[in-house]
Amino acid sequence: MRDAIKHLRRTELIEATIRVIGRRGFSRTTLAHVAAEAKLSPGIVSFYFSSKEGLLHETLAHLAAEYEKTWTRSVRAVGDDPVAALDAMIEVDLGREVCVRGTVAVWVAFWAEMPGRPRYRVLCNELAERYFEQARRMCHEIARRGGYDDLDADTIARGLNAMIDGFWLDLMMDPKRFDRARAKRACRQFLAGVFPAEFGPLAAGAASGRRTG
Amino acid sequence: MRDAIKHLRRTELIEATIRVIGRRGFSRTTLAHVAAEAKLSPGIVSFYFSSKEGLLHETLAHLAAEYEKTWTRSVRAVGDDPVAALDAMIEVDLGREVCVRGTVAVWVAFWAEMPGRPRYRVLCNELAERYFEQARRMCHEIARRGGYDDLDADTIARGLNAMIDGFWLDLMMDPKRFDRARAKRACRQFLAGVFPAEFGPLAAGAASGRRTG
DNA sequence: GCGCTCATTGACTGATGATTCAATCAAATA
DNA sequence: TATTTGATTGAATCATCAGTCAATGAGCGC
Repeated sequence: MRDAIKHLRRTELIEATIRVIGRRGFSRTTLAHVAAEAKLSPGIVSFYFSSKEGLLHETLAHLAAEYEKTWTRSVRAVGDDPVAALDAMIEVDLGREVCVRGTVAVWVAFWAEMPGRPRYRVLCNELAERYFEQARRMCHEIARRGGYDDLDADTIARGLNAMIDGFWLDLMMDPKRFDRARAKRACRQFLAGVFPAEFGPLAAGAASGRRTG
Repeated sequence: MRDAIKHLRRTELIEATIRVIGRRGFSRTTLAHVAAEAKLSPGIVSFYFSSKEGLLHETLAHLAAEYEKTWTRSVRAVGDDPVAALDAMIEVDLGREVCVRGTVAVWVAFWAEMPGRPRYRVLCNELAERYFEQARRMCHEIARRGGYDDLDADTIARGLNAMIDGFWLDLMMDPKRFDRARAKRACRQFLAGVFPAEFGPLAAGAASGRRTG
């Protein structure tokens, strides 16, 4: 089972990296810290990764893959109802699994390093692009079905997107001022304003506060 | 005028630091780069600042002071109309003076370093607190005057705040996907949903697209 | 148990970059 | 002009880390 252990160590190191960046910030993350966090010797990192840069890049890729997996899973689970799907996006992004302080701090750390690092930029922007495309499609679909003719669905999708990211920042900067339920409520309030029939107080279906996540 | 030159050099170095972080990211910003950017010798930095850490801290303080200055100025300028004031906040935060890619990138860089750096944390959170307090007050006031009784003004303020921050991230990550006018529109759309009489399409006053900024 | 293979260790090396400081230079003053 | 004061330089020093590698150890087949 040689491949298995290889995979295990790599994952351990990547997860240690995430914890260390979350705790110390990007600029003060050293390989020694990562190795110690993973309870391995300092030399091991270059054995499993081409370089520190390689480890960091794979850490970001890992983070992105994990996030995209949970996110697409939840959206698929609700079938083809765009209202429920949009609601599911809010639920996932601000839910207990994804919206965790340490993890969010690492996302912000990578975002902050994007200037001058094409690889990070490409990875993050491609993910953001796929994510936005979904949100956009849902908003268009809701507008179409609901007969909201003169509504700019792109802008709504961007706005929702931005609000969610902003709440991630809140969580990262000061967990005391972040309130999961309130964050979700604000997002739904925004959607209620533009799609009253679907998300407003009189909406029959998905988007009222059923969930507690 | 010895004090004048002292002040000048310090400002030059701080502004060079901002440019370098904006271009290279936090983790790859060295004193040599900063000095070169300011067209000064490498040794000079320790002459004007206690250490690299000191320079960075003062850079953040400078950034915060500048931001708060322009922001409070604009809000004060509109008098005591809370609708106009809230609108002015959007206008400033997403306007040409404040919402500049390089500067925003530096903000994000400092945010990302907040874990494990109490000084940054305190500075950023105190600023955020003052800012939020304003937004909160305006929302409450609008709700009170407009007779929106069962409206959670705090959540609205948080939501607006988050959306603006999220748009800053958009600008930083990919200027192509950021659109100043659209960002403002999304913010106003959110407010229109919760305060229709003040920000909605039928609102008489301030919040329709007068400005072009 | 014996040897083989591969994972792991941790001391070492070299590079990078913060910091120091003696020497230089320029401006102000006498 | 000579002197003094303080700004500025850049080479030298020192610390920190990434990356290397010979030595060790653990598991596995014989």
